Amino acid sequence: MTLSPEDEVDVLVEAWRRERPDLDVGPLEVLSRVSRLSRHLDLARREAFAAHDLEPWEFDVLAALRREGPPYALSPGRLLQVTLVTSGTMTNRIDRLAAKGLVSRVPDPNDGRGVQVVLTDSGLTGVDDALTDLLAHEHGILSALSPSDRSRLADLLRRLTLPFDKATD
Amino acid sequence: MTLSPEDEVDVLVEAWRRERPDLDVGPLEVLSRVSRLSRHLDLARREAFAAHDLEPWEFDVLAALRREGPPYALSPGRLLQVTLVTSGTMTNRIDRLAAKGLVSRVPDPNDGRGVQVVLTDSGLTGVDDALTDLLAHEHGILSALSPSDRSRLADLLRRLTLPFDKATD
DNA sequence: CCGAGATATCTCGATGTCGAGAGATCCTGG
DNA sequence: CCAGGATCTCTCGACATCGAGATATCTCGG
Repeated sequence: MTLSPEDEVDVLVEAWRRERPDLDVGPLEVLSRVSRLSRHLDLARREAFAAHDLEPWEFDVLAALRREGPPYALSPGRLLQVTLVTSGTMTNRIDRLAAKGLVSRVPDPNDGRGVQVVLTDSGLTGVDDALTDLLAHEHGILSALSPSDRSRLADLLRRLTLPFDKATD
Repeated sequence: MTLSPEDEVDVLVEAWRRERPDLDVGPLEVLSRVSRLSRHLDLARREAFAAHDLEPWEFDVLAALRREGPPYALSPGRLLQVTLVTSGTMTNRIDRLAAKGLVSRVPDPNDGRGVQVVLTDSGLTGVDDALTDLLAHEHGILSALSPSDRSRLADLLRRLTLPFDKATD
């Protein structure tokens, strides 16, 4: 009945079924794999960025600015919504990115309380180069799947995340 | 050609295509969703465990011991392999779990350098109750998919993680 | 039995994050 | 024009983690 385990999650699920036969541990088959894969992706990202002297958190902030298009500016408040970190963390991140010369802080002309975080030239080229490498890495990871499997997977994942995205409008 | 965006990743991918039309950002469709879903799962886990006064990291350690079956014991070294944290972190975790009375440290009879971390009675019931709640939560998250979609998704994810599991033997 | 190297665990300083609260500025009704 | 509340950013102390190094013990060849 039980196939021989192929990956670490199979082993984990098997152990739970043995120890807690009263529970339906089926959800772990999907969700545990999502968590583990995410962990591996973090490591792969860290590797891809190391060549550009960027930490993953640095890329997250720079990429958010880059996606805006010219003039590559956002307020700290918008940045923390996009990157899902707290305000104290974002202040700290901006400080360090500014110290590295990748962004600069300019006062918001329309709001005396506010600040705009702007990508510098070296920030722009840094994030562009890092993205190119990242996509090459990720393309390699996805080569295990055919194009149609990839879009099938993307679709299934979208259906799982949709309720979360809606909740945090 | 481009459908209207359904989730946050659709928005993100659209922005990149506009700003970097030279790149194939297809991999983000899958991998960005994996990362985001993982983040949401972490929050859901935290919620499910809060009712049992457990942090996610506490559950991780207790669950590893629980899966072993009686006598629910592992060395710190094995625990850090299973939970993918470093030795300093594991020492700290065991200290705090022991202070809460959920595990106890006993010297390894066969190795004077070694220690065995053992689940206490309250650790055992705590992790069992928390797992029950966690699975209920996760079952709800997965209710967006039919049983056959779930196994299709599990299979696609397994094919993606397999190279990573093999690499870290 | 000894000593060298391997192994298990713990120590400790550096780092990144959280989150409540402070301070400054904006907005709106009266 | 003003007072009170909302909003924006930053400050700061607590906390969890990392990772290199310290310490104790084991193993095995000679």
